[in-house]
Amino acid sequence: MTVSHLNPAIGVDSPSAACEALRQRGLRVSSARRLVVAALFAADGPVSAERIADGLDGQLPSTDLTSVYRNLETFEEIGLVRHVHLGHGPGLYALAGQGDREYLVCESCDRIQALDPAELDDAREAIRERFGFEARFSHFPIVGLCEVCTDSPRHERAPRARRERVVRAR
Amino acid sequence: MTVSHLNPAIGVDSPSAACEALRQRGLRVSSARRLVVAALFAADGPVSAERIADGLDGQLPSTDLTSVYRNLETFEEIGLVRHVHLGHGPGLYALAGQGDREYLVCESCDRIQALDPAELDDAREAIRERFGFEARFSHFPIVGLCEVCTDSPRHERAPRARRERVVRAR
DNA sequence: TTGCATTTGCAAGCGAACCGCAAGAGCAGC
DNA sequence: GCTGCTCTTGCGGTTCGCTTGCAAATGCAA
Repeated sequence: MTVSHLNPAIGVDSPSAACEALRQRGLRVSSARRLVVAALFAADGPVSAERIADGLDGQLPSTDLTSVYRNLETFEEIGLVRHVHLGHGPGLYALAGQGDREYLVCESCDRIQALDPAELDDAREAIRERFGFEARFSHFPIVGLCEVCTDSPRHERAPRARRERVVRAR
Repeated sequence: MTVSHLNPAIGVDSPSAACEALRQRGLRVSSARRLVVAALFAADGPVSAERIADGLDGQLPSTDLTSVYRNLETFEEIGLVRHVHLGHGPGLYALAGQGDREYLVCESCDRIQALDPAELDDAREAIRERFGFEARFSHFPIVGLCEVCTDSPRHERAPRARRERVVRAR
């Protein structure tokens, strides 16, 4: 939260590679940290600190929430993790690197669409050209109305999706 | 917050017109409501509920924060008010209508640029074309790096702006 | 002026995130 | 393998933004 979100990502492809990255930076590999790493790899999309602390609802041993926040912040500082705010609700965390995503969030049905950043380059370019502003939709998403909700009359929009349910790019 | 943000705006150009709009909808014009309306008109941009409750730091009589939230929600439901989340920090409220704005927020220096929605139509169009998604940057802004911060080396970006300081479109 | 539903204002609660600090545990050096 | 230093943990408590519950106050129609 206090992190700049702008440090270069270090992409790792396994929990042990992540731990190695920590050691290389003089950070210790504690069991709490191992659990956060494990949860990030086990999750199939961005997850909240709370869910990590719960061991992804019991799949993994649970940890102290404060430590999870502290470790996520540390990880984000070194570029191992990114966090994103998808609408209201808690911030969600994911491993940084290769699979970085940007997001569209429907403010009517709460559906989240994860995109390859390249898919938004047209929009980004339009903004850069006009304002010299470099838009990044990875930390705060694009909010609006999805296709379904745009087409539907107000009172019968798509049903609200469960929080944290990220719909993969089409 | 629980409001859909999608109801049609009713544009009013004076506090008394706002009160009239309330009465027309069967709502009562209490002194607490009058104060919220007065604060919204007195403010020169989006303001937090807290600052409204404080009477814009003492310029106006202060009110109970809970009532302010409740009234802002009511006002938003009837389309008199809009609220926007500019980065972290509290939601900010402004009168709906004619002067609606969309926002660019620099995540490095926190500077906020308020834009006429038409200026973002190119970007919006690019997104609509590709995803059928109707982007709205009035409730959640576009976040990224402003011109100054894009150009500067990381360690000497523009100084962070004070919260709630909205820079008018160029 | 009365009656009553709407609003208010206070206290308490809640979710998300953070701080301080004593106790615990990595890891480098022996 | 042990020692000792330092980093980390885990707990309690706190803050921030916002909401809920409820009794008392107050617009406003009649």
